[in-house]
Amino acid sequence: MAGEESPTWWLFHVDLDQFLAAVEIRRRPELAGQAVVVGGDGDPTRARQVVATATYEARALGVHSGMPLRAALRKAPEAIFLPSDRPVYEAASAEVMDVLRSFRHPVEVWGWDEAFLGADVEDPFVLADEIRARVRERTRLSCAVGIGDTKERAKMATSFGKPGGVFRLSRDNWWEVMGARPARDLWGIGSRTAAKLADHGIATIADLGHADEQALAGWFGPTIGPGLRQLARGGASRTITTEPWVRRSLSKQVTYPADLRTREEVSTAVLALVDDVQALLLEEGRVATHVGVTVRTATFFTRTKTAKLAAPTTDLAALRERAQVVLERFELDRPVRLLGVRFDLADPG
DNA sequence: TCTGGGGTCCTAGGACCC
DNA sequence: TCTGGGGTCCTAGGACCC
Repeated sequence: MAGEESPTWWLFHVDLDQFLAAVEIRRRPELAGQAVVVGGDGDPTRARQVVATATYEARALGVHSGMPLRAALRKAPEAIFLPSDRPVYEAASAEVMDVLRSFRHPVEVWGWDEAFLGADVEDPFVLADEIRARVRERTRLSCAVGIGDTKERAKMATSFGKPGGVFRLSRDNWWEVMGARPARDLWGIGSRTAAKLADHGIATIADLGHADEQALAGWFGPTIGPGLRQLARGGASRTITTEPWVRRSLSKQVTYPADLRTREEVSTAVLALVDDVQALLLEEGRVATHVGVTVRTATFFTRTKTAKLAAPTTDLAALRERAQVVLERFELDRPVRLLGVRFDLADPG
């Protein structure tokens, strides 16, 4: 891994354009240029399903991810609706990551459709163009590349490059490009934090970057508070971690097409989830330490309760028993729309 | 337009022990 | 009589991201 101290050490954030939809179009080229919406089982007339990814053509009609499929259908009645096909996206993701690794620079995978790459190069735009070209050539998928002198800047630069382009954010243009933008535009600041900042008179990235550190620590805690200020100044991460990601938990949650109304139904469904997640546990060769159960009522009230296992285990009976015990602690006085089961995992090895 | 699924990390407070 | 403080473990809940 080349020198993080070097002034020519650049961070690259690679982000696939409309990833799920692009993978679908790749196997059905006749969909190119059309409004395509991927999500759920692909039936936009069924409730309780949302858009995972929409093509730019669909976005132009007002469709965006997270939107109920039914709403998307209303916005874009002519759109092609496709079911989400996880194994295919996972395979496509692996293809892309292999292409990125072929540059022989360290690569840090960040989910299905994103990765960071670090390289000591004189002209980062040359490498960014090579990345885009090679990804396109070998996978027929398009990506944007953000360049930064920190990972945070690289990540935030990508949005200016989308779709398909390159943008650089560094200490030289950070304030000029970002200073007047809302704090919400920072990677890691969501609507809740933005609202809380606004309550304290902090609206823009420049405001946050110049805010009082002690005050931030008081409002957000000793780690998050100063971390927010650092983020507003462009972050400080310059290390690419090539170690494979180690998962900390395995979970499955299901929103049922119709609410579950009896404790028996709920209990049966939770046990089914335990069985599914335990199968994943065995596949992954890991051991569970805690069992968590999530219940979301029809009113969208959502709670999770967890319990530690007597000893780390993969034993189905023990996992089922813990889940049942946790479930007992819920009132269950309202119809249930979603159930989830999560296992926290022991460190591997 | 009634609102998916799979993750990670941080904080706070209670229990318990010394 | 009541008073103290520190440290660790555990769980709930919040927030964020893709």
